[in-house]
Amino acid sequence: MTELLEATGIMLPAREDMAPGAVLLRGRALVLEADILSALASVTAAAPFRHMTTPGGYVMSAAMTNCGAAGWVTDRTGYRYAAVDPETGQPWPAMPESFRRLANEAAADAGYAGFMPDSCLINRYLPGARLSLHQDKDERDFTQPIVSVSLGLPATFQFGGRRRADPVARYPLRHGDIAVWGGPSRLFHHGVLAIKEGGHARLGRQRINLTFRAAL
DNA sequence: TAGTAGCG
DNA sequence: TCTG
Repeated sequence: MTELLEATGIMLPAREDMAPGAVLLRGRALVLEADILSALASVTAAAPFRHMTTPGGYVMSAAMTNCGAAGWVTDRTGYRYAAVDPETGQPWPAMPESFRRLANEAAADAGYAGFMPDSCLINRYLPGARLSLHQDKDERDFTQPIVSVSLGLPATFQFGGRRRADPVARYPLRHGDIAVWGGPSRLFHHGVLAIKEGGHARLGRQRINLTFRAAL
């Protein structure tokens, strides 16, 4: 089944399977776009983007912040979820209702009813920024899926397998697309290739990704 | 290995 | 693009 996406004029499947339990929902975030973008501005004003350092000592090219009860952070000590923003010592901003709703409904569309995220990691990619192949494995309950919302500049998503050496497929991600993975693919490796130079009508020269998780 | 560098 |  395909449908015409008006913004691009390109014929794309509305729904694309990446792996068992993993699906791409094309344009799924556009229904709540205005609410999401205004909530995003509020969150990032309260908890500004910052470049975190990995345990290996490298500064990540994507800038990050969080909202919700728990925020994903990394420093030389390791990866973890933290209740407070290490930059301010204050709790992360509350997860906006529009965020929670979008994640819950997208998860349900993908076959994961009842998803209740307590964490939203917000990544900002300027052209050149990337995220190398990794697993999301810092959460407590791997029965809960991951919901990843793409906004702004397009990106190439890499989706591999349980082992890092497993073959990796590539999927173009555009503004409004939502990737959901869980079940058999919950711990599959994934990443984002370097963002190409460009500009987006509403978000400008950046890609924003919202990653929703049940972390606690 | 949520990273970069370097080779062919 | 691949290896590591």
